[in-house]
Amino acid sequence: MNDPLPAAPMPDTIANDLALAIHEHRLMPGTKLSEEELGEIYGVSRTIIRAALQRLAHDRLVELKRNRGAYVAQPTVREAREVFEARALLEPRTARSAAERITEDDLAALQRHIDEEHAAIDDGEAGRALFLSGQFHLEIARIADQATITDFITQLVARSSLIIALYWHRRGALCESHAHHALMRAFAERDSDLAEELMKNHLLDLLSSLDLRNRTSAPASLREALGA
Amino acid sequence: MNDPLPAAPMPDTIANDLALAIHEHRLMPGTKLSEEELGEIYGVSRTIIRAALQRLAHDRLVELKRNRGAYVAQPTVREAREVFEARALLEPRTARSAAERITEDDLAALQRHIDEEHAAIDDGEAGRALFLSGQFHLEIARIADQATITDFITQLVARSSLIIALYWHRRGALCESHAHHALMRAFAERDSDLAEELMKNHLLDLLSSLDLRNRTSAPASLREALGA
DNA sequence: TCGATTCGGATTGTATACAATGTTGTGTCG
DNA sequence: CGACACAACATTGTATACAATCCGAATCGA
Repeated sequence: MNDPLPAAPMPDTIANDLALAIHEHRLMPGTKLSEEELGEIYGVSRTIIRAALQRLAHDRLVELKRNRGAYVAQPTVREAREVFEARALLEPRTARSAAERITEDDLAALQRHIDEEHAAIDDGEAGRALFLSGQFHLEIARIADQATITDFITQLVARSSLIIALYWHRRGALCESHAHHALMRAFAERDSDLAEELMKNHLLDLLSSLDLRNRTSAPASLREALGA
Repeated sequence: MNDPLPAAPMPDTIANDLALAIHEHRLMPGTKLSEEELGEIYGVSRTIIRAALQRLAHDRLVELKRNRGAYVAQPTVREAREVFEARALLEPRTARSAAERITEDDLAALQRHIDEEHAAIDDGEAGRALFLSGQFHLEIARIADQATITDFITQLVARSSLIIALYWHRRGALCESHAHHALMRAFAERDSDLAEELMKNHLLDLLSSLDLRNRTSAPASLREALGA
């Protein structure tokens, strides 16, 4: 009845908050994450901030330069390719598993996700739309019921967001949403072959929508991005 | 003694040392990792130890129980299955890639690895043999030249070591070595199809050599395991 | 005797203080 | 005028002190 928050450990809370900001492109690659500044923003000491930054560094969302501070990661072209290679290896098979074991409740949850995604796009909230688009992939992994693989995909999706921030060149924001719709239909019909194939192509489309030749970075203000 | 190391960051050094101890089964699943005790052993403050433990926790090698301390992780049966599912998804394809791009130098390095493995087995150093066996898989991933996937396999191999500690039954340590030999031959002949197939079967053999019904734990002393 | 309760010790969680390192601006020398 | 050297500053790295929490044992009561 009480306790709205069961007191989640502070470092994880902050790490998740920062991860969300990165995912939604409020924090852009290269942005410096000063420990003291973050401490002031969240009202905690650097101890907590450091733990959070360490966690993000382990997920490769943040780069920790010794004695020089933490920065939002800037994946190289090579890393970008590797991330999508890994996704191409993991996600199609995961989509197949998901299609084989998906329940009506899962389908409803997926549909809600897609609806939210549309709402965000209609509201012009590009960052949130991007985040939800990633969550769609995670939801599929969750349905496949393989926690370990889901963890990996979580990391890959998060890094993809950074990659998109650096290398995406405008070429149809719609394909995302259409591809998700098509996947949704495959799931609804329990067509695992189709789901696997659609996911594979979806990832290839995503990769081909990137310009992996030069980066187009653009650092941002810290306090502003976090709205605190 | 001397101090020849170019001062690698302490937390990582300690984390690696602990990871090695876990990998070699000197630290068994369930062993409590007291911050103060570790601090005394390594001659650093709890700050460093906490950072190391956090890193290991993120790799799922240790479990962090809030307000109750860190323990060497005890993967459940479910986690064990998931880890090998993930390996079955990643490693055969990685072995294929490795076979396609392996160089003479790589082959020599792999052979040295196998030789070391044999030496350890002959010397009765079971823990070290197990570690080297894992390193063999990592070496293959490294040859495939996909850092991201290699990172994942690193985690999975480390966790496999915990799983073996808990669920291993068939005492035949030889099958490992034979399978690695066969893989080695496939690599030498650049037979990528064979390499993929051999890796797939190798992992299945590994999985079938586990008894995933009940665990057989056995905690150990901390100072003794770390030999300090 | 058995159970619940409370007090004590031990361990972890967090904040703060200090040391080490990297950066930047300034001044001098060539 | 430019380049190097040095010094002051800012930021991170580490240690320590204190607070919060948990576990267990002893005590009290039924």
